[in-house]
Amino acid sequence: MSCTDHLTEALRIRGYRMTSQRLVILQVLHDAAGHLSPLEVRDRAAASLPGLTEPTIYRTLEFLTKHGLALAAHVGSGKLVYEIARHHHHHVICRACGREVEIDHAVLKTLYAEIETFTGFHLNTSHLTFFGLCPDCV
Amino acid sequence: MSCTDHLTEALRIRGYRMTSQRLVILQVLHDAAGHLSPLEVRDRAAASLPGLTEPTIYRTLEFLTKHGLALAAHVGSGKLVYEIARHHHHHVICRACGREVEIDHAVLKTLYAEIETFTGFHLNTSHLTFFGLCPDCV
DNA sequence: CTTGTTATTGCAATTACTTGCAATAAGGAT
DNA sequence: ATCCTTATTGCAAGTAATTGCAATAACAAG
Repeated sequence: MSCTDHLTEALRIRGYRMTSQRLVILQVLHDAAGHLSPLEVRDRAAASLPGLTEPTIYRTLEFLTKHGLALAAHVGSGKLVYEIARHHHHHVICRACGREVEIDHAVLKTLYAEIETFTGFHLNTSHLTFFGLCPDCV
Repeated sequence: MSCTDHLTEALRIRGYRMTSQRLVILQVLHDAAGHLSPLEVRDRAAASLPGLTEPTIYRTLEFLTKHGLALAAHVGSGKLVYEIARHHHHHVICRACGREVEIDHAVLKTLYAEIETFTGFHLNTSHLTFFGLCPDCV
């Protein structure tokens, strides 16, 4: 059973459908080195599926994020970028040079526990971005 | 010396100017209970300053945020909302009912120190949003 | 394989946000 | 008080993101 079949099955069980659009977008995210903006996804996906439209790009990225197949991150000024969902992590970004470092979620475990105790909320882990200056830019 | 004069002075020292547009937008943020989207700011500011345009709203909010007079937060799906800058805090938001709780930054001090040690970055504190389910929605 | 149901897409129109540039006005200097 | 410099705004046009709805196509069932 291929990777694609697994994904298809996972969606179907929940009452959703696998489509060529979703597959292409997943493939684009999978092949990407880091984050992609929705329009970057559109441009890269256009090669495999020329008819793909913008509303579908946005809706699909939101769909994939909602169902745990993609991660959305707030990088810089208010726009969302996406990446394929792998291990759970966060980002530290340098405001000066844009350099990015990943922080494993394990580092935030304690904090999450504290916040849960303090607020009574049950946190479902977000994808956080911390900003600062990297060693080279200080 | 009024509060307004202080703000004016603070900007002037850095080579910027106080304008009626900036004052009105600051006033709107100050009077607001919580977060406001750029368009909510526009609507509320329109009463005091009818000529105010959208580009100015967006540019001013960005300007105020950059200079520490306003805070931008990512609430929900990728759109920025703003609030007047007061004490340094973060938010926990319930995905189900939208309820918000503030977390003082003091709670994150340890984590920030850990991340700084781990990455070598010097973090300038961001305005973070954690998502989860509140006690009523679990 | 064919059919039926309905999740998903594309289209068209709308709203949200951004950008370049000329006109305006804040605030320092005379 | 008037002038000068230039930060800031408004305008107009452009790009990005969203929405409603009819057409399409997954996929379950016969």
